[in-house]
Amino acid sequence: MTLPRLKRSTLGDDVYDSLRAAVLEHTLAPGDRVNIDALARDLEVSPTPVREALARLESEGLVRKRPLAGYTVSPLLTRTEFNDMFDMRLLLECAAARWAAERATPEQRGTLVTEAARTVEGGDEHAWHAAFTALDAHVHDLVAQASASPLLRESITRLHAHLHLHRRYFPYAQTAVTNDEHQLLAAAINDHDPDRAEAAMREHLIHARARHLVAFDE
Amino acid sequence: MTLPRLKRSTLGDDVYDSLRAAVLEHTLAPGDRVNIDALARDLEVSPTPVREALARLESEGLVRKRPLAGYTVSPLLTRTEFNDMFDMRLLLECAAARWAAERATPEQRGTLVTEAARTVEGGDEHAWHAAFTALDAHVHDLVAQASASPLLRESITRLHAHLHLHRRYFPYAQTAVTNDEHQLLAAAINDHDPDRAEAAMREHLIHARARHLVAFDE
DNA sequence: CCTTCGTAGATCCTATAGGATCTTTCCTGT
DNA sequence: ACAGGAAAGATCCTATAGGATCTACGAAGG
Repeated sequence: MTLPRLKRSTLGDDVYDSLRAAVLEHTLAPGDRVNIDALARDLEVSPTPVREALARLESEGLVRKRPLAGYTVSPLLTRTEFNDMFDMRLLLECAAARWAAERATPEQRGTLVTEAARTVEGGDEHAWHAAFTALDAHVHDLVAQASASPLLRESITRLHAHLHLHRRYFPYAQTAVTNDEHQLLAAAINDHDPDRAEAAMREHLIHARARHLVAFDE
Repeated sequence: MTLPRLKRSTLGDDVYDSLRAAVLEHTLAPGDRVNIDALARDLEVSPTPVREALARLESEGLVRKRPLAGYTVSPLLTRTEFNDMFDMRLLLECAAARWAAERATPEQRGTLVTEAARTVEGGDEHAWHAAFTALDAHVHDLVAQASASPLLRESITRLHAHLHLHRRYFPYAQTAVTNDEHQLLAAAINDHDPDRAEAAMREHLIHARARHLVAFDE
């Protein structure tokens, strides 16, 4: 029998979750200085666990530290850095798609097909956008998980955190296309077809990059 | 004019460096429990910066945290995990080799050829082994650096930390072969030949995996 | 002999305080 | 008016202390 793992956590972990979410949804905006004492007051904890959480966030690249001068939220990626990130996504996620097609369990293939078919219902614009973003991230994580490579999945998760920082600027119009591409990908994986899965992921990412890059024109 | 960036650092950073080195060279052995107070006494600092350093090390996977029960040094990889790590190396480092052949600067190609040709001189066995390990890591980092992709280089660096934990068990005899493979790789990159560079890296890693895997037979 | 329970000790986690450093503002001098 | 500098304030970093939790050891019971 397997009981649900009970979560006795420390304040540091909770603060970490809270801060990470705040950075990803721009409650703490890129470039902002992070005032440790102010955060501690807001969260009603002492600066000690806040500091610990920031150390972890820095290791993930979500905040930057200047010794003796505090932390700042990492700035948005430059166009060059953004392209580099998508090169990495192409490298990692195409491999993930291939391996998922080869090694995923039947259950994983099933959920993937189901989740890729889901669409986001109405609601106000902000909530809808957040839901769409979460769904997209979820689908990609399912693929990473199905690849049966813990290290690969972890790398992809790291990358997606940085991607998420830019999601705010994603054009709403093209979400239907995204959904179609997800379904093609899921179908290929479900059919145990590595070549087609990798190709579908590559197509999807190349299109996604193009969709995002318009935000850099100004 | 460019002055050397003066390094004002905090205790937390210094402790981090010290602990990271201790883990990599097995001064803190895999599986060991990490006593925060004892470490603080040894390093002659308070537990606070030690705790901060451990938070960062945990984010890199070098130590593990059990809430309210302290940290332990991450155990050695199982055979499965080790194979997964080499699958990742094949994915990441082959791409790095290819990109390096395409995009490295003339200086980078030069240093790479030079460093790949270096051999490790005598000295006692332990020091010699450490030097060889460092040289190998250095060559691979040069390739990662020459790939001109900061994200790729960072991912590779992370992986190598875990690889390093297993280096202790590397058979001494085969170092000459390793050196030859490095030189083939460097030559291919120097010749702007992506296909050959990627192939050389793949060969090298497949052989390296085989060389390491014998340590898992018992 | 093995298991269960309870206590003592060790260890962890968080809050707080104070010294050290950075940042901002204001003032002086040119 | 502008550049340079000093002082006040804000912020960071580290050490210490105490409450909370875990671990280990030994005793009691089956």
